[in-house]
Amino acid sequence: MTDAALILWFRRDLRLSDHPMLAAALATGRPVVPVFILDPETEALGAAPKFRLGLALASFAERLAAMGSRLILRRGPAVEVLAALAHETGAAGVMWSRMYDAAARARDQAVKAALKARGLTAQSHPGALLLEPWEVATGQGGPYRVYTPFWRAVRGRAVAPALPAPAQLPAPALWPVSDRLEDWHLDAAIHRGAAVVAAHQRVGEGKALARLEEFAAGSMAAYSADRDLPGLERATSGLSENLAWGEIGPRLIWHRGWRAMAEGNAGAETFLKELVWREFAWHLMYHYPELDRTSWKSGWEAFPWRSDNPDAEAWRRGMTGEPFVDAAMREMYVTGRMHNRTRMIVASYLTKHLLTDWRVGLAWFADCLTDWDPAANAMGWQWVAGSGPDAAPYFRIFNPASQAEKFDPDQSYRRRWIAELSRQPGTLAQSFFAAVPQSWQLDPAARYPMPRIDLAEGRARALAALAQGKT
DNA sequence: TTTTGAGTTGTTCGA
DNA sequence: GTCGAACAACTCAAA
Repeated sequence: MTDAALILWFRRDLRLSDHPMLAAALATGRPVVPVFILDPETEALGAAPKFRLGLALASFAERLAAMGSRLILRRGPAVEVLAALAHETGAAGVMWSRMYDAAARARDQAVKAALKARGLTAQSHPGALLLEPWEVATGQGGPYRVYTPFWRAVRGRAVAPALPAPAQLPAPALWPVSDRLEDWHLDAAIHRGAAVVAAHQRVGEGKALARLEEFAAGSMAAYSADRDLPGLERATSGLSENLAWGEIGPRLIWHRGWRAMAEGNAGAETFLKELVWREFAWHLMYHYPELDRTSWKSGWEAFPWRSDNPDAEAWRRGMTGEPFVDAAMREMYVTGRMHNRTRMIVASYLTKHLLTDWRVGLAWFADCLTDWDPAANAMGWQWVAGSGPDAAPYFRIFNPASQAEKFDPDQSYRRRWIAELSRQPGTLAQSFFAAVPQSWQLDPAARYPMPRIDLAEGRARALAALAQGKT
């Protein structure tokens, strides 16, 4: 029975290179049946990530097909789908790459137990991270809670090499039937329209790898300073969406970064540190599974955040009257992404100036970001709000106006995204108005809104509330 | 066990 | 315009 197939359960690891599970599967010599399951956990994705997943799946399926393999699509609870598939194909077992958030871990544990109970093998593999979350520990053996020591620990560790993509995948004698991707309608919830958002995506492993090389050879050198300027095009790698869906592996990026550093690239270390921030987020998410739901620091659960409110609605719609904030919110709505610096600024504005619960912001990001990453967002929102690990002191409140002067001095970012600020707005600024739902009743010819709140007043209000409200 | 140095990304005010 | 101090106190990680 050595030719019984293995089912390869793909999730957020839609690539062929730097893929330990795939390498392990091929080492068995068995035929493989790649499958993606639209299970309830995946159904729960927000509009933009779900749409982006559809693009990723189409690209990955094409890649597999070019190698004589296939991506089988099935819908339903993972346990049932995998059991049925194993039965249909006579497979010996199932393999997957680990995920580390609470919901995925609970699901995967149940799947593993159920498969083993049926006499099937069930094997999970690393690949989503540089190091497994339990492989990095402080001297006392606990998880890290502060970034810099975590960075030092990871920097000194040997990260497994990135495995090359296989040349081919052995096919089973008979292919099981597959759903059609179109029938999943993963674009159903993206009301701004698939075409709007799709135009801004870089989809698939091939493009991700090419972008990494282009970045390493180009703007990485100036990354330390230029990454802070959202008006610059392509100053950052822009690989977050590819990392989020596993279209590129972190180990491959890690080793490419080290090579650049060895060659004297001045921006390489800063870039590697950003990659390790992603790693830190998953480290935290693994050790603190509540990270995306509950204030991480004790004493913050009682803070009287405002729940959803009209100010927050204006924030979502890019109509706060604060140009740097609105530019960023519109950028996210149209492109599915937002520059890192403006992510901090819009988050600070929502949680500090508008005193709104960070979970309100988190939920909107979860609906809008095509690079949606539960760990990075949970950590980031709590960091800005002040309740998170290694968080900013409460009095560190971003002023969107002075931030704009510092990081968008020529207004290129604000003008790019805010039609009301130009006599002849560019296509991007206009595309926002074309994309928003009618119910928002936005008009590019209307006057740009007055600020929701005076910045100094908002800051003072936040300082008073934060100094008093937490503990 | 105790001690010690340190901690992503800021703003404002007054000299 | 530039610069340093104040904004707080606490927790973390390692020695």
